[in-house]
Parts: sequence; structure tokens; C-alpha cells
Amino acid sequence: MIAQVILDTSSSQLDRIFDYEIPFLLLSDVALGVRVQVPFGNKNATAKGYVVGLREESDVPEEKLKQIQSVLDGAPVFSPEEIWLAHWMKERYFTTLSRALQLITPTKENRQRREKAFFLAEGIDLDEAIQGRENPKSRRQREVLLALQTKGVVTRKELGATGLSLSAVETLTKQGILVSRMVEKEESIAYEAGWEKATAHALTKEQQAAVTAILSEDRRPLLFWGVTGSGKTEVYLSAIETLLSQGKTAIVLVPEIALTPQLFSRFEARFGALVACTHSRMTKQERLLVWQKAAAGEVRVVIGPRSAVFAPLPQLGLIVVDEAHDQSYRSEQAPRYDAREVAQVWCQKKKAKLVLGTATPSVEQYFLAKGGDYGLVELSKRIGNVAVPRVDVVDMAEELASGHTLMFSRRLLYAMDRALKANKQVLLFLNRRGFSAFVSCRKCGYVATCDHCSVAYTYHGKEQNLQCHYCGKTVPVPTVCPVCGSKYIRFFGSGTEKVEAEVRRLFPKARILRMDKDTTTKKNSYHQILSAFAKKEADILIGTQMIAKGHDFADVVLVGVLAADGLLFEGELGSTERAFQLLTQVIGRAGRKEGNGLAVVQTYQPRHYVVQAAAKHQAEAFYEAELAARQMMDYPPFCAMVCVMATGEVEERVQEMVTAAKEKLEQGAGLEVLGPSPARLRKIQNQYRWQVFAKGKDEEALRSQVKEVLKELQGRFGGGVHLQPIFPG
DNA sequence: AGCACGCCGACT
DNA sequence: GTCGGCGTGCTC
Repeated sequence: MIAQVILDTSSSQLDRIFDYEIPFLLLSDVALGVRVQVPFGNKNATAKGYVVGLREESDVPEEKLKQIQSVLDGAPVFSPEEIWLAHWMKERYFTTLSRALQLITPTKENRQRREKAFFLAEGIDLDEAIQGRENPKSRRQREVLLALQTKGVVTRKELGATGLSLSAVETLTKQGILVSRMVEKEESIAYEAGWEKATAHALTKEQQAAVTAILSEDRRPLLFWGVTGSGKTEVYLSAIETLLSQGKTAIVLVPEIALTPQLFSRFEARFGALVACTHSRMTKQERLLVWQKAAAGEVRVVIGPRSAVFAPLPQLGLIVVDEAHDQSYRSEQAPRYDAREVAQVWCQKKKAKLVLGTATPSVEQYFLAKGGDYGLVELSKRIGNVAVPRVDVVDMAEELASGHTLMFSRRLLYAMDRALKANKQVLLFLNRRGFSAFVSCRKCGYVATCDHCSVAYTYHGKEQNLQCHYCGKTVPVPTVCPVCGSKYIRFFGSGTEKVEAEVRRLFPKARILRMDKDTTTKKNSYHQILSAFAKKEADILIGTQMIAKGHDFADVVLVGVLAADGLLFEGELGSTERAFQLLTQVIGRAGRKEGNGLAVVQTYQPRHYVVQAAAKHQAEAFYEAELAARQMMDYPPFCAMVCVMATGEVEERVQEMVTAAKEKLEQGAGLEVLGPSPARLRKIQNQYRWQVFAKGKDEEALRSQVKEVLKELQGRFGGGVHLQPIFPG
């Protein structure tokens, strides 16, 4: 017998099948999907690999064949279907089979280890101990005890992740309140009993219809479009409850943000130990344990970010993608897989239902739902019939014309004052990404835009010019506004710190929190800031995109969007789509509980269709306008498109490679190629980035040409420069 | 990815 | 003559 083996390396040159003879003694152990050790190369070095096929005979000459040395793990780590999925991913994401396999299953490399865990000592009354620590001096101990109250155990490893203090734990141990002992890792993350079963809320008619749609026999993916605050989670819970009762299982994907614990606790309250979550801070070991429990049927609902799509649940009945428009479902590093696409093919393979839940679908999702490729079900009302927020759009050009030069309009200042006086909370949203990069007229709001691409020019300080990051065209910076002739041409430059200082000056008594890249670098600061705000430890939260999504702050009555223009002109394709999504999401943070929400949107483009549609809660109008624009410009979804990016330390080499890529792409039949141009961020961590765009009618033709380009150029240019295809969406 | 093979210039 | 730098090709 012959085993077809894929070696466990990332090298593309070794990414092919090697045949090995199965020795008689291993015949019963070698099966499809097992990991094996094999001799490889001249020196017969031991290599690990995966058996992806079994044959009677081999085409390889007999004298070349070597024998499998041993079988690892004792059991297959992949099902035949997972091997099929790995093949699909290899083709789709231009990666190697072994890398695809590595993504699908965390492998058992080390044996289970033990770790130190702290428990409440015998005879100690927890409530009493907590009450005895009212003094702020022992607040860290109090935190530890409160955590113990819900979880029953605290491990040393977890301390960092939960923000609890090690010295507080040690003090408590010295005091005899806690005891420590070594536990199996398994025990430390195992579910601790003590949850109170939450009863199901009564569903509204709309919610009930959504549950019915999810459970229906329709095998198409379902776009589950529910406005912000409409109770999508309750629908997931109800549908999953039914599936569990039928012996089925489910995966719930969430964006890669601190939202996981919040959603997890709601599922846990409903399903208890049948639910497990994975998150980015977990070690391989911990994730492996969840995987094992899932495979064993002990855990039947897995919640987590994109990698959770690979949870090996038997009898899979449903994959829910929550906030399905979120970009974090696409991996940033190669292989840049998209968990939504993986979920879709996996559901097809496993005959499970795919549900894409969102308040702001992507244009493509809307397009597919409209065309009938996706099913569609909507929640148009907020829970308890709470009103959607009122939105006031403030024309900042008018504000300037009437002599008001503050970054806050009079409308916003007045609303902030009112909210603070009523002891309510305020969210101030500011988009800093690309904020200083575009050029705009302070008087009329004109934004310098490439006439070929309808994409804003990006200002380049070094060359002192404007560049289009789509076609590569450059123009000088205008000194007067070409529309109104004013001299007030500005580069937008205010960031969150400046906003914070200004708010402090204007509202000296307000308690302020700021959340952006600078304040969230420390571990857990993200979670800490959000939970401090949720606990009303501050009146105003200032932040970038991070504050836009997910969190349900009951007391926020006012949302201020300081400059919607920063969103409208990011200088990239698809920025209007993201602008609409972000505006809608951030507006949706206001008045979620009582319905008296107000959003003030400041902009120089009050008539812009994105601003108008978001302000009037007219999503359909936006999507239709956006689709019309894309059809006219011949952009996706009306064509297939790819951005091929070259990266490397030596810019000349990067440019050479991207130029070669352009030439090779142009050989593809029916392809239109644009560029090359520098990427929006031309240099990241010493790596220069240049790109070309190619588009065509036929997606398959485009993909196969890209494959040719990668195959040829990566070999020709060797290391030092790399080529990466990025498909929009 | 490693590793051997082999071609070529430089040095004992 | 011999050493070693590196481009090329192979690994079941």
C-alpha cells in the first residue's frame, strides 16, 4: 500500500504529494488524515507530514520509494472532508496544502501540562471576604474575589488576560483566604458550574420569522439584516436551541474584538457547559482542548473569531456570522482567508445553514441577497419598539461662514451640555485613519479627487504632491480651491488627543475617556476602557472606529460624529461602503434603551448620499445609489477585481516586481490592468508596498492569471520581495 | 526549506 | 592543484 503524504512545511516548492510505502506493521494505523513521520531528503532527515490519500500503487519508480517511519497522535487529525476543504483553501487563497491544513487543526505537539490555580480556602465565606474589602486600598483583592465568585477558580496564566493582580492573589493566599494547587490545564478552563439558566425572552413576530427562516429547508446562505438594537442575538439563541434539541451543533463567529466575552456570557446563560469560546489570547493548547471537546460532542456550540470556523463539530447544523460586514473576518496575513467564504463552502459541504447577521451588510451581500443568491430576512424594529435615534446633520462650511471656528458645532455643544446636565453619557467619534492625508477646502468642503478613479488624492509630504493610490496619477497641491477660489485649502490634522484637550477646556467638569491606538496598546486596556464607560465611570468617551461597534451602552443618549468627511474620502476603493457602515453603526449607539437618542453628524458634505442615507436611516437608498455608481464605473460586484501587491525592503526591487506583475497580468485575456502605484501606506515596518489592479468580467479567468503571475514571479525574484493578491470585499 | 552538485575565480 | 562562493535542481 502507498500513502500520499503532504509534508508539514510552508515552502511552496515542497507543496506536493510524496508517495511513501506503508510498512506491514503500520498498515492498520495509517489512515486518511493521520500525521506521520517520514524520512526525507538525501540525509533521510525525519519530517512530519499528513496522509491525504491512499493508493494501491505509485507512479514513482520503486527504488525511490521510502517507508513511513511512524504514525503520530494515534488517530486521524483530519476528516476526508477537512482535507477537501484544505484543497479548496489552497486554490482559493494561493497557499500551500500544509498551511491550509495547519489552519484547520491545531496540532497536539506538547503533552498536557499542569499549571498553578487559586481556589477559595475551606471555611472562608466569600461574600464576607468581599464585603470586608470596601476600602479602596484593597480594591485589587476585591477584584480577585469578585472574579472568583463567578468563576470559582483563577489560574496564574489568566491573571494577565483578566487584568487581575498577581500580588493581590498572593496577599490573599498569605492571608489564608485562597489556596493554590497545581491542576491539569483542562480543569482550569473547564466550565465551572454555577450559572443560572436564563429563560428565553418572548420573541417578537419579526424575530420569530427570522428563526423560522434560519431553520427552514432553504439551503441558500441567509442574509439576516437587523437594524442596530433589534435583538439579533435572541434570534441566534432561539434557533440554536431548536437545533440542539435535534442533535445538531452550531458555530457562532464574532469579529476579532473584545465582544466575544459579552456574547459568550449570553450563550452560556442559556446553554451552560454545551458552549465553549475561543479567542486570540488562547494558547494552542487551550484551543486544542476546545477542539477535542467539540469533536467528542461534549461541547456543541463554539463561539469565536474567524478561526472558530474550523471547529470540528459533528452534525453541524448552523454557522452564524455575527456582524457579517466586519473586515476582521478576513485574515490580514497570508493565507488571507475569509472566514465568511470558508463558512459558506463548509456549510454547503456539511449541509448546514449559513446565517450572515448584520445591521449594515456589505454592498456585495446586499447585491447577492437582492439577486436571490442569498435568502433575506429582516428585523426592522428595535427591541421594545424603541425609536431609532434622531440625526442632525451640521454643515460645517456654514458653521465656519457664520464665524464659528471650533471643531464642535453649536448644535453639538448644546446637545452635549444637555446630555451631561441630565447625567447621561456622550460618545464622540472621530475617524483618524487617513485623516491628515486628504486635502480639502475649509470654506466649501471641496476634496481633491482623481478624475479617473473617483477616489480622493492622498497627500504625500515627502514629494509635496497629491497621488492617486488607484491609478498612480500625481498632481501638485492646489493653492486655491478650484471650486470656490478660497485660499483655505487644508490638510485635515486634528486627532483624538486634540479633541480630548478641547473637550476638557469646554467641559472642565466632565469625566472623559479616550480610546484609540495610543491608549489601547497595553493588554486589556481596550476592555478596561469600555467596561469603565459601561459602568458610568466617565461621561464622555472619545474614540476612533473601535467605539463604533457592538457595545450596548444603555445611558448613551448623544453621539457626535466630528468629521464625517474623514470617512468619505479615505482614498481607497470601497471607502463609501465602509463610511456608510461606520456611520450607521455609530449612530446606532445612541438611545438604545429609552429611544431618546440623538446623533449630530458634522460634515462639509451635508448632501453626500452616504451622509443623507445614514442620517435618514434609508439603507436601501444608499445601497441602490452605491450599486448604480459601481455599475457605471465598472467596479465589483459588476466585475472581478484584484489588487496585486509587491512588498520588500528595497523599493527598486519592489517596483521591478510589480511592473513585471503588471506585464504578466496584461497577458490575461480580457483583463484591464491599472497602476502600478504605491499602496496607501507606502512603507510599513521597512517594507515598501506597491500595487497594481486588474479587473475583468470572468472571475475564474482572473484568478487563474493571478496564479500564473504568482508562480512565475515568485520564482524569478526569489526572496527579498513578495507578491500577494488581495481580492476586494 | 535544506542539501548536493558543479562551475568558476583565487590562492597556497 | 585545492578551496569555497553561490546558482541550479531535487527531495517519494
